Amino acid sequence: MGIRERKERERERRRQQIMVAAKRVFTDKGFSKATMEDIAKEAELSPGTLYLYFKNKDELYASLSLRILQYLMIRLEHVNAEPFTDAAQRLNALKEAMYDVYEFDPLILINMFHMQSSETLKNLSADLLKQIESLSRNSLKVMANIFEDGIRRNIFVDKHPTAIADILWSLFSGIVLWETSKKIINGQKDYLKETFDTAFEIFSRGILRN
Amino acid sequence: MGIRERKERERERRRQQIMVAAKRVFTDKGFSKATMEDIAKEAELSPGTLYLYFKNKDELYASLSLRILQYLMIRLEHVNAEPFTDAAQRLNALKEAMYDVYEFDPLILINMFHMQSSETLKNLSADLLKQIESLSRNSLKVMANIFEDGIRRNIFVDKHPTAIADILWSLFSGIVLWETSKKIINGQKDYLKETFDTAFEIFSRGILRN
Amino acid sequence: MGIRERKERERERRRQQIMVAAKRVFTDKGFSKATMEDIAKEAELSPGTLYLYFKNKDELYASLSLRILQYLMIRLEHVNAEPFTDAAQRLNALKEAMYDVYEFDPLILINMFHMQSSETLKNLSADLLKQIESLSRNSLKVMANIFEDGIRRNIFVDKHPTAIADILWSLFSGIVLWETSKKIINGQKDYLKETFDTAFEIFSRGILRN
Amino acid sequence: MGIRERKERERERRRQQIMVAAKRVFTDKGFSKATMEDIAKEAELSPGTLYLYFKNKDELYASLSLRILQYLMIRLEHVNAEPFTDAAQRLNALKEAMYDVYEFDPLILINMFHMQSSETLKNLSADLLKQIESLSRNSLKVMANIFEDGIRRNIFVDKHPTAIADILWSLFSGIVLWETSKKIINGQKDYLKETFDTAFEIFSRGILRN
DNA sequence: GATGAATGAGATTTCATTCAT
DNA sequence: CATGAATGAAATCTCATTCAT
Repeated sequence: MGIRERKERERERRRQQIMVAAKRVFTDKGFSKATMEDIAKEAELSPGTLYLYFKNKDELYASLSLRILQYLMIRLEHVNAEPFTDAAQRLNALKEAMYDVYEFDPLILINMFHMQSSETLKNLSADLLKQIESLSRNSLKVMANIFEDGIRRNIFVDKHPTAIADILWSLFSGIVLWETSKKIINGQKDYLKETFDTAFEIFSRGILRN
Repeated sequence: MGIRERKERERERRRQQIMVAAKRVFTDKGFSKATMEDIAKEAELSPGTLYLYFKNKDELYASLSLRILQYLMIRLEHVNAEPFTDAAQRLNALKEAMYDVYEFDPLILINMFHMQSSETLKNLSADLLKQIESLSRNSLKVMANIFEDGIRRNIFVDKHPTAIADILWSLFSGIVLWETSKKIINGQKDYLKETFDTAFEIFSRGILRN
Repeated sequence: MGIRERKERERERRRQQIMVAAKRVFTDKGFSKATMEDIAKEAELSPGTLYLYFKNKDELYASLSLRILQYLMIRLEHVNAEPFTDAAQRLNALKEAMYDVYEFDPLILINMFHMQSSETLKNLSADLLKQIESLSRNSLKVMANIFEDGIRRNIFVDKHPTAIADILWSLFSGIVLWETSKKIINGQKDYLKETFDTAFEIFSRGILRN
Repeated sequence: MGIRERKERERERRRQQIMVAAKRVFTDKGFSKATMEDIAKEAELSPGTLYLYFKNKDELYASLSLRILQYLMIRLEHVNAEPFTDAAQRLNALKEAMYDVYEFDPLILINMFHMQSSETLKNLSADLLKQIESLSRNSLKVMANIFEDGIRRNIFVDKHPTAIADILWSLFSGIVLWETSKKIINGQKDYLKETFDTAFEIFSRGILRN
């Protein structure tokens, strides 16, 4: 391993350290109430240091989205790579994958919707934006593949696989948001796991033939 | 109409005027990039005036959530009030209701998730918070009633009606957020209507017996 | 009584009503924290109305000083008018007069020191400023007369009567300020009356011959 | 000197720099007319910097009170530490001490009375408030000690030493306020030194036996 | 005269970002 | 590289004052 490479690795480690801290703070306070100083403190670094690794606050925020997408991608590819057994099992694998994504970063979905404003997007570097866009497109494509496969085998109802993938992803993120929201506002117990299971049962019945 | 009543009505009109402007600006720029001055300009009022009607920026933002919940509540009660014909028709009525809610205020669902931070919550008046909480609880209850009815008549699969209501609402808001997100990030065409229809078909197959 | 005169009397009544309210609010919150709306509410009038009677906030404030000076003046003249009996009695009458002034408007003395800034003074109308100045000068002159009389009769020590008047007034206002201050900051019991009595004893010993 | 210690010292220096500027501006314009920007400009710092050292405007203002109390405390302890010679000399030392306090910070006594409003008090940090309270209590205690000593030696009249201390401090601050007030309002010459000397003569006669 | 909603200038305060060390 | 004090622009918010009714 060359010295350059080691440096690069060290740098990446630092980026991760900051992102972990940022995730915690953003999760706790939301984008607008979280300050760069909060994040720096959480990361046990100085505010100035954050700027050596991220162009600005918006970009740090957006990087979290990239991170979860990368994780999602990996999990989906695993599901896809497993030898096909039966449809129900496959859907179950998908459910597990998505639940893992949730556990990896529960509030990240909110993060991803924060970016819905041109005001925010124009603060991002073209490079980061392209990465997010392509990864997001690909994740859905991999998910769609799974459904396409099922449709071809005549196990799933004949709907456009991309649409099904979108629906599943929407269902998933909708549940995360809504259940989290209820928990915070009403202070009620966390029913996310149960809701998610029921949702998947309904979804499965909805797309499986017969 | 007494003078007091007219005053009250005038005041409510002003509040609405501000909320309409706020919706536009928040939709366009997101919470943290939108400024009170932006909103004042959009409403053709002075910044100070906004504070005569809303305690602070967070409260103005949160009031938008209350507004859409009120609209949702009205539409759901209509569905509930219609004489029961058949299950498919009922689900369809529900779909229409939710789509109307979407059209009433497409991006404002994000609002409801903005509040997911104690930092934000503590800026809200107890009164507003209570209203949102109770309305949100009731809306879901009305929706759950519809499913409970269907389950009792043995038309729907036997799942906990509250859970079904949560899932439908999650599905709905997830789709709105995700499709809007794709549109903004990729600049792609708006497929929301189509996705929504497909999602409802799957959901219906998923909960109808047989 | 002509109609003009009645109007004038009515107007004066209104002014007094506002000043009473202003006194309460300023006493409670201090100048900078008290708002014109606070005062209006206390006076059960609208903010706009205050401006029909006082040019601006500074002038309303300053008018309170004028009011207490007028009261002081009246009380001092009474003391002066009483036929001279003996020195101790006279000093006692003076003490009573000052204590009455304190009871009439305890925190007014703080008010009077608020005006110590050219920034404030330039907001006052020339007329009001002149009135305050002349009344303040005259009050002290009347007080000085009492001492001059005592010195001439060889009862009091031979100091400049104006200086003695200044010292007495300073002692008085200093006690009011300090005792009030202690009461508010430490939350301790009000010892003002006792302190005032002791102070007067010392002062009397200090200026009486023998 | 450790690096930490140097940092701390540097920080203290900055605080002093800001307080010196604040004193000038508050003295010139009074609390409500003085702006944080005025003070920043006077200190040759940016407005934001002030907030790194003081929580808010009220706290900056109140800190000035703490500062003069600290100075008063030091001077009083010196007087107390001097070997007792004779009563008149001791009272003279006290007079010198108080005059020094006045010269250290002539107008800032007004500060101490500005705090007379719960509205202001609630903006102060508990810590600062406690410091002011305790220092203020202690200063008076030290002063009272001096009088207690004199009473025990049968040199001073037999009054409660705490009350005497309160009276002296009231006399002192009353004179400062009143003479300054006259100077500003009437534009007349500064007689403070003379008035102060006379006041002390009277006060001394008032408390010395014989 | 009285009102009180609206104003808008200006105040306080925050905080992303920079840069000298 | 890392720091963190300082910046200063810009945000939120206040409130004395006005003016149409």
